[in-house]
Amino acid sequence: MRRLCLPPARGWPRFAPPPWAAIMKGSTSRTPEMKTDELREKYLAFFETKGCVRRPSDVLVPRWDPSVLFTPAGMNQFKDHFLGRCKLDFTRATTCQKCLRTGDIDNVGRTAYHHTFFEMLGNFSFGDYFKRDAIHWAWEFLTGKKWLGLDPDALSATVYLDDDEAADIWLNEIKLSSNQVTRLGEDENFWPANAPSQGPDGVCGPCSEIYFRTPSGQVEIWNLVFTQFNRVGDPPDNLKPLPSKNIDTGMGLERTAAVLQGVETNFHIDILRPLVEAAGEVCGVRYDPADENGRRLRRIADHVRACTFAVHENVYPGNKKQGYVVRRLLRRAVLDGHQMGVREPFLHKLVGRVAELMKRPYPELGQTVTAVASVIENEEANFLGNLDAGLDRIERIFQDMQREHRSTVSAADAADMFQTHGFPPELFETLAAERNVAFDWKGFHAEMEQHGIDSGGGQKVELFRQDPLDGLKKAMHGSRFLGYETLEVSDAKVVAIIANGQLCDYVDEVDHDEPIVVVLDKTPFYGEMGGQVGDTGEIVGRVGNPPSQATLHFEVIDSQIDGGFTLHRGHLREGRIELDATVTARVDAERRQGIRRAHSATHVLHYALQKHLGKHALQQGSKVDDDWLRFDFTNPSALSEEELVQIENEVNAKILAGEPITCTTLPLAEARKSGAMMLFGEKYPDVVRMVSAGDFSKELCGGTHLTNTALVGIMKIIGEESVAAGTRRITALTGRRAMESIRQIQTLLRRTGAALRASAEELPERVEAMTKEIRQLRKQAAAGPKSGSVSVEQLIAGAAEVAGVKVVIAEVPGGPNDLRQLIDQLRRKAAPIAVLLANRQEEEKKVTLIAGLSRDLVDRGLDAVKWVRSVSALVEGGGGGRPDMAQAGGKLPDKLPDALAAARSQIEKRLAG
RNA sequence: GGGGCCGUAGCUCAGUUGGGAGAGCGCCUGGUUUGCAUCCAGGAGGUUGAGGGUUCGAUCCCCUUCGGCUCCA
Repeated sequence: MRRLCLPPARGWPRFAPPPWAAIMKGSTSRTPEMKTDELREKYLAFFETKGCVRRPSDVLVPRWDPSVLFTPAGMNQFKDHFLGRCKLDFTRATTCQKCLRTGDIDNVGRTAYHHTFFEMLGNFSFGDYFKRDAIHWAWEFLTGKKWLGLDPDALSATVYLDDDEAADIWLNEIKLSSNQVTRLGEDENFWPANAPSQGPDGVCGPCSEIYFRTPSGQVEIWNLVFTQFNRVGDPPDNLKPLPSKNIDTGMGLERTAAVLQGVETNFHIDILRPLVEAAGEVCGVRYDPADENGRRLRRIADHVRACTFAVHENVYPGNKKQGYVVRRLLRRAVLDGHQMGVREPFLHKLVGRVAELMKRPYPELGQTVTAVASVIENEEANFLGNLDAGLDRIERIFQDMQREHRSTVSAADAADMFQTHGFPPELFETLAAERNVAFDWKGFHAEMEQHGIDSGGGQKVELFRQDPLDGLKKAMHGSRFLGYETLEVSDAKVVAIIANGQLCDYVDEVDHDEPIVVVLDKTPFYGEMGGQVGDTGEIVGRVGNPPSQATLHFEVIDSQIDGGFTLHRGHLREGRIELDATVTARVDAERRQGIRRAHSATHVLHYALQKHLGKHALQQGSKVDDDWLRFDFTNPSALSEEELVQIENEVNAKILAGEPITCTTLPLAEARKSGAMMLFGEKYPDVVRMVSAGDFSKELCGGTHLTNTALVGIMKIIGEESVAAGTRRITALTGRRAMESIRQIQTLLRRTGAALRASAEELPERVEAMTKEIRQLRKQAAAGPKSGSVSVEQLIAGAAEVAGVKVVIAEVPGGPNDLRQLIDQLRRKAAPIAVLLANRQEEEKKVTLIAGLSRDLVDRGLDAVKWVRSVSALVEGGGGGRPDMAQAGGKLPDKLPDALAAARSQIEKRLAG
């Protein structure tokens, strides 16, 4: 994404005046107006009849997957299935997946079919049905009267050059005519593109695309990917057939809806056109598809959908990763509004509309509209403020240009304004045009290119990285977690050991620096999940299998979850640990209990926040540690002192009430019905664990909890702060750490009181009084002439006179400020005059010299800087200042008399000459 | 993960060969006017984000650190 900004106005492709509705009507008996919601449902229902399991859309932000920022395609959630990395509960699936891609961002709004946010319908086979069924079913769905009923003559297919199998199916089974089938090269019809010749190694395969003909051209609506090869090395003969072949397909929901509804662009389908027009309303512009503003409004519609979904999943505009993508989309849309004359935040007004248009497949959007809109409004205001601040700077640039008679905004200025101050080049160009000044786009893009190089590439994440646990994941569903019931398991078996990222049969190096990982078949250790930190503890036993006399001791410093397995990270302290050994796994019980206190308290806190702040105060994230918790939640502003007290009191009241806490597992639907708190942007399994406290709190949670709120002991809030626009963070302590904290504060107060000789209650007044006193003393010290100082009159009286100019050279007490003030007074009262005052601080071994000349002497060419410098060398110092007043310092107080004598002879010589 | 910029009075910000910490708004006092940003005079308010270094001397130069902004990945 190097080219963020294009030169303006590439023409919007002309819409063909009458769309192809005519074709549709002539060829099918069904009504051409199929709603998008209906299409989505029909597709999923159709593939269910083919034995596919209907799965919900994965989240838009797959935090478990480091290789992508956003879900780019339907297959993303099935990566592990495709790679055979997990045990399969089903081998056929179908989904409607919400996706976000920024690769084509520059085309959004300009073309009929490009989006950043879109939905993709897909059907998938994991070693089950293959090419023949995939093609036949696609055809059946597209042309079947019961389904879409599209005209077969308007459809065509492409296949990969060498894929005779697919070509054969299309020509001889589907009976397409030969001019309906095109063979294309690996750049078009292979996944990943160009994989055979250029890599990467790994699973790949040919694809086949289905096109629909419209009066204005062809539109690709379906892509069938046949992953049937494993690429090994460079050609030739580098494509090895896979034993288990997969199907990965995608049908663009919006494109197909456009075809069915007979509209010339995706932006005119039933779930998008109203949004485009609503954008026009909030911007005060009437939507005309053919003009420049039409392009802007379509882009706004696209971007606000993307932002709404992303923020809904708790991705906030920011300067890193996903947050940055959201910011860029949002700012681009706001800039479009700005260029149409809108000067106030407007994007946030469209969030409700997005939720409404998407409520059928994504009803949950409706529940966060207020919070999402407020986050977006905040960022809009931020950006508009940015533009304002930039205008001053731009003004200065224009002034410089005028002075230097330049008539083109330099690429360096444009790039600096954008890179450093976030000022969009499009707007810069507009302002330049208003002054009849050109803008160097070519140079700007070159600067951006250079910036990309300077910033250095981020580390590349392998799409399918090697995982030492692959083999294990195929063989087992995961380790059994017993930590809800017990803290010690005495018959666990070691099933994997990983050191330096490699599987090992054994490790016997004691006290190694790098922690190693041990995996057990069952464990009481809780792996970090849902904000709760991993358990620590130990794994002990006898070395060997069968066991010998030697003992083994493995210290667990952290536990993590990976694909259902608990990874015990830590150090071997004694003996030797090896595969298949039977060991005892023991959790640090005291720490675990602290974690349970903090976790249960977190649920109570969540309840208290909702009760006192409102239903909008929803959890955004949390971290639960040993008697320590951090809780992020949505709230527009900082909490007041009173609110914090209320909330803390509420939590402690529930603790004192001793409400029972219970954990039950039940189907997701049932939990939802019982009103359990669910987090957006989280994907829950079909069977969930519900944690209830009293009758006031029900949350879906996999964490470890107390059996009664009373066991929390006490909860103390120790911090409240902002983490992002619209999100606050509370930090609190429970149990023994809360007690420790209170004691610490008491001790601190007592010691402070003792030091100030005041009781704790008197401290604030005492400190205030002392601060005031200090200020007064400081002022006195700085201002008032000290005792023993000399008066201006005395100095004038003692002045020598050379050629009508008074010369005062003296050592006087006081600091540099006092000397300067004296010089000022002397110059006012006795011009023409040359003054050099000095002062020494014996104990610091320092000398200060300040020279001053009255105005007329400076006009005659005398220079205080030269004067003071000519003598400062004698005291080993430098000096400088302005011609009428200069200052120097030195390190040899003893030499001061010499310096003063030199100063006198210098000035006298100069005045006489 | 990396590049660039910023941090000075309650707020918005000036401040270059390194040498007296400033303006506007706001606040306080007095006067003028007493129709909604009236005018005039006076005044309070600062560890120049923190720490270290170079220097006789650092808001300014260098290093470290914290916080904010921004772009790239």
